[in-house]
Amino acid sequence: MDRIDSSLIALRRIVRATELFGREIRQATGVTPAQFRVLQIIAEQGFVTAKAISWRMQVSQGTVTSLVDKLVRDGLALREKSSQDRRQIHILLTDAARVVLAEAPDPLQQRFVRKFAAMDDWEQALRVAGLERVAAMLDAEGLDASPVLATGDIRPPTET
Amino acid sequence: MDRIDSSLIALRRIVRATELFGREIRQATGVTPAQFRVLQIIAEQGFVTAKAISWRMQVSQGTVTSLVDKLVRDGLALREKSSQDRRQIHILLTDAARVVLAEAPDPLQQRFVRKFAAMDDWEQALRVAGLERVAAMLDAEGLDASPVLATGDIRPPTET
DNA sequence: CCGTTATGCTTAGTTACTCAAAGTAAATTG
DNA sequence: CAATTTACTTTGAGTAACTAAGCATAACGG
Repeated sequence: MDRIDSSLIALRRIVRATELFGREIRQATGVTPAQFRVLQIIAEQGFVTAKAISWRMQVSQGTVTSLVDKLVRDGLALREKSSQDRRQIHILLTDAARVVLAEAPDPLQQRFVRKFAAMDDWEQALRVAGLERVAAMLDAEGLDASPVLATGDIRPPTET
Repeated sequence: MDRIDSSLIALRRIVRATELFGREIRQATGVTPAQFRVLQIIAEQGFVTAKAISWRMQVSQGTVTSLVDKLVRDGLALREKSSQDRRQIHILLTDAARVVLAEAPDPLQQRFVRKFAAMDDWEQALRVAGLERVAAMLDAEGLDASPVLATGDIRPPTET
């Protein structure tokens, strides 16, 4: 087993962990990972438009509509027409959603943060540099990710 | 922006890269990532049973059946009854599938391997150690991943 | 040898995520 | 005001995954 294999395996484990995390979320909260992402995005901003969600998640508007439909059906989100621009619909959280978010303390991310915080200063610096190097090796550049370790959530290159 | 944020973002980029890779596969080969994984697994062993695939992919047998259905429909795989155990069905690749595999040279993994190979010896060692450390921080232990950097493909703990 | 149990796979039904295209309503612009 | 753009929803369709139920074959125990 050479180093290339070892590093590929480690990468697989990292990716796999995020997938398993999706299942944890579902079990713990009854909400699917995609829906959970939507809740996180709404929570970040208080209220958002469907457009903003679709942009953040890099997903079509139709998809967002159906995700939000389910959240509304389950009493986790509300739609409210904007009074400024009546084409827009503000999506906001219910108290139930806040409970869901509070009770699903992002186990994967917290696990990581906890262990990271426990590291010595020099090791933290080393890990950050290492991860950034690897990310640069893999990714297609230009990604501006937010510090949320949840499947799929990513911020596209800022333009507009 | 502190180190925790930086490292979470780097992790997100790593995970995101594997997701985007799935889309690349689809575009380049006309085969979905899940189907592609199945092809890879068959290719590794020459022929496999549905059970083996479901075990490797950590997915139910029903799911494997439907994935294989699609591969057969598209002329990429064949089913053949085992003569030893006639309950078993061996799944094998067609020549068309070999073309697909050959023409989809696993861009993400290759990209990584190329850059990894270009590193100095000391950096390779450093990266492996770093990735393994991070993987250990994230994952729920006991995973025995194979060195294939494709979404979802993982080998469960060897027992049997 | 025969019935029971276990195994391997398929079928059917459900839920979810995703997209593209078409539709509706509201704002903006010329 | 008409035309265009923007914001969102609807519709129709594909993929993926699960569970439960069914069928055929194998293996075992008397």
